[in-house]
Amino acid sequence: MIFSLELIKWYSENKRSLPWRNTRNPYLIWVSEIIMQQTRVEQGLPYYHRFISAFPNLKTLANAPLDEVLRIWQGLGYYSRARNIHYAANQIQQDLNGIFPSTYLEILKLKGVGKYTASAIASFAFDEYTPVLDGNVIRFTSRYLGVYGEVAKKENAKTMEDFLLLEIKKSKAPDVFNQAMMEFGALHCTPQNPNCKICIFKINCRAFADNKVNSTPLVKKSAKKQKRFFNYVYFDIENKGIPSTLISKRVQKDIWQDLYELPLLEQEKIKKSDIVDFFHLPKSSEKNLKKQFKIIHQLSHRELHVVFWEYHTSLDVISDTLSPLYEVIPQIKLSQKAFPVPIVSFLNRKEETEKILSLDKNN
DNA sequence: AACACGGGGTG
DNA sequence: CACCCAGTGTT
Repeated sequence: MIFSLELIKWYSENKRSLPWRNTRNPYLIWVSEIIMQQTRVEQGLPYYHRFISAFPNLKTLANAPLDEVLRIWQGLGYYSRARNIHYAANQIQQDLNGIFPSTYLEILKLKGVGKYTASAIASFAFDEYTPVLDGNVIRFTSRYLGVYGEVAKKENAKTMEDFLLLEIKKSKAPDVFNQAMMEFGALHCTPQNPNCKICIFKINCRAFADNKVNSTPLVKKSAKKQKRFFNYVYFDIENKGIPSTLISKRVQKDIWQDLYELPLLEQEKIKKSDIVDFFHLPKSSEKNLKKQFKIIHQLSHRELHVVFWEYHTSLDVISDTLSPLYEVIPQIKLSQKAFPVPIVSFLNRKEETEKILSLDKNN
């Protein structure tokens, strides 16, 4: 039995239809690969369409402001991907005359492109024999070969890479081979309870023979989630008849870098007076500050306790003591900025509430 | 080598 | 709740 022949036969009969599989355009393939990093296909697919609709080619992406790219990326997470792809588009425009690099080593130099993505683009767009080693392929290959040690270790990665390089060469079709490896891992050799009984590779699968499928690949347990405590204040500001509010940009090297947010006080135990003091609000205006609600927002590595407050005022009252960090913006223009998911949820919820209130008033 | 970085689906 | 997804960059 020839491994790659069996694999590609399975692939031709079971593959999903995905938009980036029917193109050789390196830009489109690149966009799809960046969006799909650590992201399930169902989650990333709508973002792929949004992205190429907004930025159909390298030039439109390179010329767009970063804020617009982040707007498209809003809600997808790992926002460094958006910053890096925007940066790399300008790399290509300026350093490479707008010509997309065509070899693995050149593609690897792009910001946000690591070994996996460089291999993927090189094979899909340029037929280079560069095997991909993503989560799906690692799972399938480590089981098939019986790689039971820590997958991140150089030695174990090399065992898998050597095997894959041999097989991709035999396949004579590096693009199809890579797609098929990932698809098999995603659809058949699944993380939990793969259906080994009907697997076309079970005869030669070491983990199956050793009854170690469910414990392979070895994963080290993640560190305990740290908690953070965010207090966001929605300023409801009367400003010459234009309902306005305050936002600021997260410039620190931290979660949600370069996204916008409401004025923030990061502190666990909190009283109204803490907020009034922190934002230099008139002491007498504590009655204008209302706690709205609290949500717990789960990230992979953090547990965010987010409390939303609302403070009613007019611009004259606060303008003198206001930090220049904050930007005054009409409330109706908030949708033009990219916000983290919890803030989007708050703004949507607020909008819904006001819709209902105005309906009540009219009836 | 370990950690930071998002958000959401699955069993 | 644990696990993990078409991973990469930084420390």
